[in-house]
Amino acid sequence: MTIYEELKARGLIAQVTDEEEISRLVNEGKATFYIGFDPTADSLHVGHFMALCLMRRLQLAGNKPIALLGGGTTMVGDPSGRTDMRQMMTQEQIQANADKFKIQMEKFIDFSDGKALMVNNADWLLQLNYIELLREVGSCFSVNNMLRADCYKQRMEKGLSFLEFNYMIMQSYDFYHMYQKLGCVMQCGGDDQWSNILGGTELIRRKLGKDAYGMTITLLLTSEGKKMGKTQSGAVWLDPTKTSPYDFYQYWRNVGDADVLKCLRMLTFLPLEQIDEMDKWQGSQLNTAKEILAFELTGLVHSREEAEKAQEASKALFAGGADSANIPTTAITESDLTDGKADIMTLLVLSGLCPSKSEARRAVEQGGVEAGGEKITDIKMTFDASQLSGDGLVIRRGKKSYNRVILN
RNA sequence: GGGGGAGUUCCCGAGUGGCCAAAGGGGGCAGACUGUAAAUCUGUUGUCUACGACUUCGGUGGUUCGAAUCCACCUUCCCCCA
Repeated sequence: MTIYEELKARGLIAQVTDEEEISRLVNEGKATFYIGFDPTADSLHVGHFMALCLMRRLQLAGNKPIALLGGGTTMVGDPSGRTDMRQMMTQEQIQANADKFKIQMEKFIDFSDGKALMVNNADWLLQLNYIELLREVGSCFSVNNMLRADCYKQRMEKGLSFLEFNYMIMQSYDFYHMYQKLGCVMQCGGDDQWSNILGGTELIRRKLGKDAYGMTITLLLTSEGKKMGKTQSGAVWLDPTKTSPYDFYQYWRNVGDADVLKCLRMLTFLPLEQIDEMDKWQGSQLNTAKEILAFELTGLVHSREEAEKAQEASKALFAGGADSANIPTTAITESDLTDGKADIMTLLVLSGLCPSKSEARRAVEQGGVEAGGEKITDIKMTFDASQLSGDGLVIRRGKKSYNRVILN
């Protein structure tokens, strides 16, 4: 199976500018392509992960990826898929985020021996001169067409600032720049980037009379049409200090039945034959597929050891029995105790299982809290030092949230 | 630059002087049912030293016994005209 066929079979390809040319290019393994990442937060998330996986897949097929850090484009802010304007970020913030992105990316892509490149568009965008730019590329953009682009159309109701309107031009300029300097012939990105990518291929055609290509990845949506990788408390981050490997594992362990196979195909590197085999599984058997999904992804993003730990902890908590050494743990000190004791509400808050005492109280009153295997019904329940030291106290909130509190 | 409208608790959105911690919906959380799934039903959803107290309705002042509700100024956004 060719790499292009595989990408298609995995459901990764959303749109392409020229299927024949692109499949030829990537199958030959000679293409240089890029994907841009705007450092708008201090960690990559699942959406970025998909893009990085695509880079890796194409790299394994011999192609050369360019990871573009959007140090310049973030100064403008991409309006795609947003209903309101992004908060303006300072250059220092952007730089700090870009540094973190860089570290995380190096885990996924092999940058040794020029097998891949990492560049930052701040290096060329920030020094552009307004009038020069307008004369150089401004005439290649039709405002009429831009307004028809989906990403801007959505904003016509809520309002779109001129700053954001220029985002497409910046991104197009990136492609144009890298086409000339780095021989980059193709741009990939999330499906929401389609119009921005077309802006670039169009610019290259008009300025240079050359063909460049574009390809977008299917956005990972749940069967209900919501973006995957989002939880009530925000994105699922790749940074272990923002989303612990255990929580990361649990996120994938809990995907809906309807989404498991899709996730396995799109996100893991397991052979397609193996995944097709799982496709035959039914009902509760799918739980095994979910375990595989969670294990694979945790392994890719964190490490094999972390994946094993997370799996171990999950089994201990949900199936009982197994080693419970890897349950997420919170260490507390004497100063957290009152008269040598700690009450259940305080422990729930300290462990992060509940954000406030009011919520902790509610959880207990509604019968959703267990400690040390015992259901807690009294909000005044207290635990003394002996119950909290040693192996600590495992507290459960609801069905799926666990934390072990240990007194040091 | 001129005119009009709006800013309410996580989101949407009621509320136009006391009965408002603020309707309704969504989402979240918890319970039942289950397979750590989905669907469904029930409860809950500002904070706390918790049958009570405290802080919220873009911001700052003011009127009033009393303001999310009235007034002034500021601010942000939207719409129409240029």
